[in-house]
Amino acid sequence: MPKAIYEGIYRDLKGKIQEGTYSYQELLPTENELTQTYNCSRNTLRRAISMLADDAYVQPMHGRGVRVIWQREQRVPQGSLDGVESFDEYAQRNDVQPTTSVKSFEHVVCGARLAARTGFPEGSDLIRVVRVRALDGVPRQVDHDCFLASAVPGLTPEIASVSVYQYLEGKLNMRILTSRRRITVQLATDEDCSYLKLGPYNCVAVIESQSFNSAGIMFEYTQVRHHPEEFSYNTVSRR
Amino acid sequence: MPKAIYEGIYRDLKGKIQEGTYSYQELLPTENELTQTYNCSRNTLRRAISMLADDAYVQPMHGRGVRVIWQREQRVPQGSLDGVESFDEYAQRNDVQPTTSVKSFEHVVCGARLAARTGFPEGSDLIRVVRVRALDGVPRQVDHDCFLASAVPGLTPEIASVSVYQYLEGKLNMRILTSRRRITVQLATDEDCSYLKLGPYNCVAVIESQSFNSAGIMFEYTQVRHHPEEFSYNTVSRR
DNA sequence: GCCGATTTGTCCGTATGTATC
DNA sequence: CGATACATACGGACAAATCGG
Repeated sequence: MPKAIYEGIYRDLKGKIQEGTYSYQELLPTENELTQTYNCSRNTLRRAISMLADDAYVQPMHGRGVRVIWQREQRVPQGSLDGVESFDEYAQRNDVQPTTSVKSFEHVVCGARLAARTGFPEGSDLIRVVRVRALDGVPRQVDHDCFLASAVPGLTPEIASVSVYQYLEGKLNMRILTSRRRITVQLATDEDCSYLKLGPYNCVAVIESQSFNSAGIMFEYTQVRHHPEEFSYNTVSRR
Repeated sequence: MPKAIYEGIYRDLKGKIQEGTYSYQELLPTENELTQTYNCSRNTLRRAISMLADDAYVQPMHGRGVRVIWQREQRVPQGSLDGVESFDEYAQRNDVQPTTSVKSFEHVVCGARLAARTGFPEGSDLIRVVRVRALDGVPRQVDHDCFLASAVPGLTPEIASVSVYQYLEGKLNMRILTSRRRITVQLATDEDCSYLKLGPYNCVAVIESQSFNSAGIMFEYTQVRHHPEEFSYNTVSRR
């Protein structure tokens, strides 16, 4: 049971769109009708609709109605990252076996160069981790992580080899709420080549990301270098 | 003057964060205080705050306040796409000269393969355009566009060589409201190599995108193949 | 082209819940 | 425990876009 009413309505409508109760290019029932079926206020309903619009499931049209724009075939394909899904969640969703190999794990003090690149304040105490992550035994990505040491007490190489996020959420009760990302394409380094079997590719897809916890503290900077094959980043933009 | 009150507040707060009136890691004034300074309702103010949170400018903390997480140095760098910014808008923002060369322009009927790839219904009448776009004379990207012919009446190669979006917005009064995107990395084709001076790179960054107009009609599918150099896609994810 | 009905967009005031301090 | 501050929800009012007669 969802905590909030708007979230329950959001999920219900989303499910109904996915299963075809409301299909591509159709109009949803009007707000007045939906407030009656869900027995809620118009504001609450509109919040749910707005979330569906953010997901590119529907598009509200002033004075006309709300059109469904979600297409079944267009569903997020197998090889895709999106939102804040973790490597393990992704593996589980696609029913493949994730493995992680920790290549290095060290405490460092943030210098000027690292500060400029990561956004951490100079002089911060950081934990730097390099990991190679594979799916069904095939190396897919090289992770370069920097954690704010004070924010991840008790982090060990053993934990890093399983799932840092499970540790953060489970033990430390910390959640990623906001994450800024930059996606670029870079020439593969010798390190990339040694860890990933790049085949014909001489480039990797790079996602840099700064993550903020619920206290608004940036506790993680990550640079993930992906094998180009199967790499796909899906997103929605609206204005 | 912005149309809506919430938008004015949003812009004002955004500006104050950018100019340092409220700086990184500080708390904004409380909602009660801000409703007084802006003389608006709490709902309206919260809407503006929520938009700032979507931009990763602030992070609201339940019971504690709203923390600024925007960093000056972290501002969207020169070579970056984001949101629905067009090539020309991007060129103007970075003060470089955009040029476009139309390589092909043809009417086609959407076949099964194209339908599966683009999301257009099979049998649709489409206009297919290939363009090479350069900044200050340096070819940066190859655009493969498919427009729904019925949605872009009067589109000509001459218009395509300037700006399709100016035509759509100015003449046809059509706006992109929602756009679904997929970012991948692909081996450069012979065509890519002939148009772009890829240098050491043997890959391109590819952004595929489906665009919906204000009527909820998908009127455009685009595949833009970017030179990896200077390519950067910035985004925010929240949960 | 006008007008009224419908439908979404904006805004307000208020009440209550919940997390933090 | 009380005070503070953000989160959720309701109901009502009016504006703006659309559509049919």
